[in-house]
Amino acid sequence: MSTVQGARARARIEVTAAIKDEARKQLAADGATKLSLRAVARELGMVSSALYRYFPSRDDLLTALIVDAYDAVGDAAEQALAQRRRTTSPATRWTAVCHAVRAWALAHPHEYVLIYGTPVPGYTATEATIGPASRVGLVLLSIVRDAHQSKGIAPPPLAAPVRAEAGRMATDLAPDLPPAAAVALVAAWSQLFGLISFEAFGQFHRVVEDREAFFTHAAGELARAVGLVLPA
Amino acid sequence: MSTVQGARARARIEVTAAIKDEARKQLAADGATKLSLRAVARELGMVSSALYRYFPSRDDLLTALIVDAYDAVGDAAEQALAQRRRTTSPATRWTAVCHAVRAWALAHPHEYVLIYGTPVPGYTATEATIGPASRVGLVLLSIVRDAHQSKGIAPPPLAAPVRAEAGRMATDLAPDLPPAAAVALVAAWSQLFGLISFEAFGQFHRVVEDREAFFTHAAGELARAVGLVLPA
DNA sequence: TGTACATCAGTGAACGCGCGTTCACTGATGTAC
DNA sequence: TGTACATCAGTGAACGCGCGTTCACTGATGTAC
Repeated sequence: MSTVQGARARARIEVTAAIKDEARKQLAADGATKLSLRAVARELGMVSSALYRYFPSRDDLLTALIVDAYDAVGDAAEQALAQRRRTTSPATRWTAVCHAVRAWALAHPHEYVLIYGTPVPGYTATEATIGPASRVGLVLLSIVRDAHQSKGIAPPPLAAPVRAEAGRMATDLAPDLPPAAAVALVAAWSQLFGLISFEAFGQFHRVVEDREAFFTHAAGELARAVGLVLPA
Repeated sequence: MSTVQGARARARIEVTAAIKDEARKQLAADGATKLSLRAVARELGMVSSALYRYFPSRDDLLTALIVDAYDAVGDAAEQALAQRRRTTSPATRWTAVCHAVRAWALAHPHEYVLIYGTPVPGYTATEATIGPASRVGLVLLSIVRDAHQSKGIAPPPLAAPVRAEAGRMATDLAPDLPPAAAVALVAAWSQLFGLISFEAFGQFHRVVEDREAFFTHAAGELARAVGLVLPA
């Protein structure tokens, strides 16, 4: 085992990537439920049993695709923030991250479906997906946290019935934030994906046409909803 | 053909219902992509070819299930509103409808997935689904419209870049409403399903525990976002 | 540097399985006279 | 009311197909001495 890989190691990396790429193509055509090892192998000019050298089962291939997708959208969100860190207002950074997530989703609709659509029936998520799955949420959280520590935030106040749960959520997710911010953040996080999913799944057909403008507005309102826009 | 149906007509209605019921059970187990005519027939003690007396193909059965699901959630929303029409504030009615949609989704998770999850690959929606699909949105719209005509509404103002699209949306969807209300309504509509889908698809696992309280709060904030809560 | 052995990618056949749809048929229900 | 015919639900066999996974195998790449 050296730093310079032998032909075997290099080939393994390339073939693994080729299998995942072909599998991603097939997601586009038929969806995750119909992803077929035999079809992937066929397209790659291999015999189906050869794939078992790379993935011990169909579910393991699916898991790899899911982890890759979560990582890709997490990367997109993190890069969008990194490019704007500290040079703009929190609301601007928030909107930029929302746009980055949306852009990734629209550019990779079938991978988006894989992670934010219907859970694949019969497939049960493994622990490997938990970390990658939380990255977008953590990016949004970090924006709110930064804003809280610098200029402050103004989330809408909580009515009595939600205060207990809000306290619990804040303790678990972000002990440094006020409970109202934790609740607003989780709500905004899910609502962001509501906006993106409706666009990606076609529910905005004949309803919204200039989706860019609509989304920009909606993302800005989400920034208000989490308290990133301070009252004048 | 009389109003009192013969044995044949009654049997047809019953068997059609039995097929759909069994198909719904199988959705729960395996998801829409794996819904199998043969398995449905087997479970019903019929031979698979007999189903073709009732549905000309698998896709037609799927369409029937989709239409039924849209109608069921539409009914739930309409009933929730009818029970509270004119006796409560617009914001209360809004929250009641949101709760009704959520309750239906949690009670029928697999039918919910069928209509608000990933589109079924290879299946293309027919026109039969368009009407039923819009019912929940129309219920929400009617609440905003009523509020607008009585006490008035206060949607958040629009920034310049979204005004053109907002005007177009209002013209298409609700010419009697201000553009800001149309935009806010469509956003809230998609965000409502973001909240429900994250809960139904398990994304709130280990994040939100008292989901009832959380949802009540979030739905109330959506009512604010569409302008149903007037400034004091 | 050269040889002997171990590792591993990929082959090809086979296993047992399920699927949607078609078709000629049987027999019961409904209808017209 | 009774009979002759038409309608239609359901049968059973068959079509052609694709799937995941296992297994004994060949031959090339890598490693230890």
